[in-house]
Amino acid sequence: MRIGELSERTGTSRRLLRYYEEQGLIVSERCANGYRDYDPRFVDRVMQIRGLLDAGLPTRIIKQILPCLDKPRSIHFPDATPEMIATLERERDRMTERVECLTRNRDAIAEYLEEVRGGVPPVVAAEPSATAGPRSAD
Amino acid sequence: MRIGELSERTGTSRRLLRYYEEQGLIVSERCANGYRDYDPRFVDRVMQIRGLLDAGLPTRIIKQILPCLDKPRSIHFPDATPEMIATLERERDRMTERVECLTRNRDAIAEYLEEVRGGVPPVVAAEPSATAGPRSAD
DNA sequence: TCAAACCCTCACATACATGTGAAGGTCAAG
DNA sequence: CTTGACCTTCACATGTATGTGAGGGTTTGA
Repeated sequence: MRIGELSERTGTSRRLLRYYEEQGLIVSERCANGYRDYDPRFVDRVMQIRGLLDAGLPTRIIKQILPCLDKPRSIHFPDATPEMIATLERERDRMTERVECLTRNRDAIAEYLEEVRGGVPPVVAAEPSATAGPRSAD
Repeated sequence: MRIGELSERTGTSRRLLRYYEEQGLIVSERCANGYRDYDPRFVDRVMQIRGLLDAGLPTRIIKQILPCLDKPRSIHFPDATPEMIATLERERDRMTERVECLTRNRDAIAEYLEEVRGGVPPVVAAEPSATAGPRSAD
């Protein structure tokens, strides 16, 4: 597929797709006329990249970890240098920290939301009318 | 405590602490001489902010969700506007997505690491020597 | 009293992910 | 053949989180 289709199917601007290619996160074949030509598996790839970017990883790191995540590995065992291993371990641990931080705060938000809606409004709103949320009118 | 101590105890530059204050994420008392004076509970607060920033949340969003996470809520139920509720729900869901993305990729990294070190090198490396590092030239 | 170690504000700089637009090539349909 | 919808590269702009440093006040200890 060409860049326009990949852009539509991933919700990513063409500009960004070219930027990801420039950063070495994706690659593209070229048609005879110079147009980029993408394998359909890049749809998933791009969405994975976007997710990791959104979760705070910089392209430099994403570029390093991506080849280790493919089913048929693009980086094989003999290619793994000790520094590479160390980087992966560090990033794995950082990702775990992020997960813990996000989970903690998300749960706190969820708890607040439960209190604020379904919960007992403590001092105001004495009317149990059919407003506010998941509880349908009873 | 003054800004230097808070900086040391959170691993955050003074510049950043002032920036977080400018963005409304933290507040400070002022001593008679104009120096910032922080309550010790800001150590945790700042580390929470750093974690969320590192996980991809912008200060604008962090500022909105922070007051809902305190034990004695700084935002109470009647203060919660419908837009505020909607924002919190949206961010809660985005955080869940981030957690899922991070978990997925972290587990894939962990799996790769297990394969590359303890695992059986599948097609190359017929020598079970005690190195486990990058195989020297064959 | 002087120096060192704090603190202040303000301003400019940088890295990164992203937007926008110009100048131009390709291709298909009218 | 022309128009419109694609594509190309290149370059400049922007927002956000950060670094760095200048110019200057305060406090403490030798």
